[in-house]
Amino acid sequence: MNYTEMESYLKAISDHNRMLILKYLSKESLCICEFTELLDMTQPAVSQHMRKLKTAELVTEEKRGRWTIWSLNVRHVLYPMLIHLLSLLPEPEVTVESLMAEGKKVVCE
Amino acid sequence: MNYTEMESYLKAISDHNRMLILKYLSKESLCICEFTELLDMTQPAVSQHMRKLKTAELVTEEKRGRWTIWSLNVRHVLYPMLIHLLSLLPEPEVTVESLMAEGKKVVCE
DNA sequence: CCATTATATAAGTGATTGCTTATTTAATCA
DNA sequence: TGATTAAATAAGCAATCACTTATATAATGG
Repeated sequence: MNYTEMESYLKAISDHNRMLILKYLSKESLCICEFTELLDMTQPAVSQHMRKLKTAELVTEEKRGRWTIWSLNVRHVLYPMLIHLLSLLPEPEVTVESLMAEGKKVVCE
Repeated sequence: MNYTEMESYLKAISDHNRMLILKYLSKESLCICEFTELLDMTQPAVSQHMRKLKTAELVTEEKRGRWTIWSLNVRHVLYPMLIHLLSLLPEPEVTVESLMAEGKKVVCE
């Protein structure tokens, strides 16, 4: 791994919202429409974050009909380190469960 | 460690030149004047990088007369992870030894 | 004291970042 | 087929970034 690769990997993680996205993905695979609710962000904003994470090979996507299911790339060399980093961060207050309890539509349908 | 702290820590590492600086510091403590030669950068540029690293508590400084000796902050929670990250990066071609062999003034005097 | 040396700070600049709104692409379903 | 829905892309914008040059601060040594 050279300096440029490491730099783009770390730059991809070095963002508050992307760290949150990765934290959520460390629990379960999710689609963009779920992140817009979880992070209270617009759809294009989430989409652009996912593209950055994908370019840095931190996540993988699986098209399923209209939806795109995103997962952590468990094959990445730095995946174990990423999991360790994420374990140091607190659990987000907003969860899929808490949103469903509020009656918000979180699950794709 | 919260998201903001993690973000500023990772942002501080996520730069080609600062990763090089940290790689050098993982071998030995150095002063700014040595980095200007090692990285072929201007003195203010190096100084500004060191300030960023210090703000993120990645390094410590020790004033010694005119010089400031910089070291890795071995007390940081993420120090072991940093060392692991740096171990994945190749050794820089330019070293204090190679510069001295060229007859360049690298050591403070 | 004054010149030199090491470092810090300030101000300016072009490139990049993370968002926004608007639009496009593509898949589903009535 | 046409309306709806999920996601991507484009263009624009304010904030931040990594540098630059110029200047200031501070310690050393003649």
